[in-house]
This record gives sequence, structure tokens and C-alpha cells, in this order.
Amino acid sequence: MTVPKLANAELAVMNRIWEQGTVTARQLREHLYPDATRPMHGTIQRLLQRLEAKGFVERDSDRAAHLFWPRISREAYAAGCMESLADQVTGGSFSPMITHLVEERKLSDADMEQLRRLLEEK
Amino acid sequence: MTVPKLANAELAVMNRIWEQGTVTARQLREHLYPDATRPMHGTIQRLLQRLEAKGFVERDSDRAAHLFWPRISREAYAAGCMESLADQVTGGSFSPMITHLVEERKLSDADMEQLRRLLEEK
DNA sequence: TGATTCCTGCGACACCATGTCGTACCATAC
DNA sequence: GTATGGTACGACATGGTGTCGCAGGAATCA
Repeated sequence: MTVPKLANAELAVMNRIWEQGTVTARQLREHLYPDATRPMHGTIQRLLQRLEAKGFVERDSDRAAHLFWPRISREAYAAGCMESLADQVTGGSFSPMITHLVEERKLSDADMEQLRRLLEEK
Repeated sequence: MTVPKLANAELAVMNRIWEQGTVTARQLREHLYPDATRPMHGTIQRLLQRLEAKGFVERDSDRAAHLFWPRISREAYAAGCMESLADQVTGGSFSPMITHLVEERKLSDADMEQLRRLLEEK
């Protein structure tokens, strides 16, 4: 039940879907390939099809131009990736990498503040 | 200066190198392919060669059987992956995914405690 | 009833990274 | 010399990805 990985083009599609909440294939094409010399219809359809197969999007095929929306939130995907990363590299625990990030000052002040508040609540 | 990604077999090699600190190709073979029916020399060499090219390991070629050791720590690699993940998915900030992990209770008590202490110090 | 236009579905392809093998080659010890 | 044990690397099969093109389906308009 680990999250499948998104490839580049797939991620670009998902990023757009996460932004918009719901899109059609045409909207995606206009946003992702604004000045394409070639149609790109097939490409978009293929990507959406694979994303659907991987469980990332759901479609409403009732209308002529299908409507797509995310089945996984951006945060859930990111967290899922972090989880499998931790499983592969640090034996499943998160603190080693987060500690490293803090020590190398990779976390922004906003990130730090957010985390402090988060941990106080729990 | 983003960290290149490690594939499965490469990661297995790195995990061993991180554990041991320093290894020879033979030690790797004995650990990773303990009951291989085939020699696997070439495979190990190839993997080490590619890891060297990616900057993950360094070798001492003075002695007959080269000695290999990591150029990147496990934590630095994990943190680097997290960083590029954040760049790709959450616009470079870390709190969304960490928040999600906390809310879904994916962090162990030890992780939580560690983080609390970490943030208090800073 | 076509003809047109905009869709979707999907087989097919080229490309690239990866894991593996095999062979050539080098060094040291006997 | 010949073994033995190592390295270098070209070559290949495989699998995932991004792309294309063609075969259709559905709606609209003459």
C-alpha cells in the first residue's frame, strides 16, 4: 500500500490537478503545452489513463469531455514518498533526515515555526 | 547540486557501505549475493563504478582490491531526497508533508520526542 | 442524413536508466 | 611461466516513460 512514484510528466499533470481541483484534458493541454506545434491529445490522454490506473485520479465519464480530480492529496503523496524514503534509507524512522535538514538550515523559518506549533499541540 | 537518485541495487550497495563504513567489492558480493550461482563480479564492479560516477562513493585504488567508502552520509542522502521531493511537490516547503505525517500518526513516539528536543534547542 | 469537430482508447514506438553478463586485461605470488 | 584474484567496460534484456497516430464515439449543424 505504498504510494507509486510519479514521473516528471505525470507530476506536472498532478500538480495542475491539485491546483485546480478538477480539470478536463483540454485544460491540461492548454496549460502544460501552451505552444505545442503538435496536437498532444494522445499524450494527455495517455498520462491521465496511467494516472487513473495508478489510483491518482478519478474521472467522471458521464459528460462528453471527461472531468478529472485527485484521489490523493498533494500532502498525502508527499508524505507517502517520505515514508518510503524513510523505509529504504533510515530504517523507517524520520528523525535522522529531519534532524539533518534542521542542522543544515534547510528548513525555512516558517517551516520551523509551523513544526514547533504542531508539536506543542500534540 | 541536487542529489541523484539511487536505484534499488545501488541503494542496497550504499546501505551496506553506510553500515560498514568501508568495504571491498568482494565483501559486497558476499553480503548482497550470498548464494549466487553466478560470479556477480561484473555486476558489483559496474554498480560501484556507477556509484562513483554519481559521486556517492570514493575508492582507494592503491591496494590490489580497491577499498570503497561513502562520500555522502545516509542522512545527507535522505535529506537531499526530501529536499527535491519538497521542491517538486510542495513548492519547497517541508511543513505540509511533516504535518501530514504527524496527523496520520506515522511518526513514532521516538521520532516525535526527538523532534521536540531538536526544536527546543534551536 | 451526412459532415464536421472535439473527444477518448489504446497499440506502438523510441528513449533511457538499470541490472546483469562476459570478456579482456592487470597485478601479485608461487 | 601459470594461477589466482582483482578491475574495466562493452553489450544486452528489461521495464518505465513520453510521445504519436489512428480508430473510433458523441454532439452539433447543414
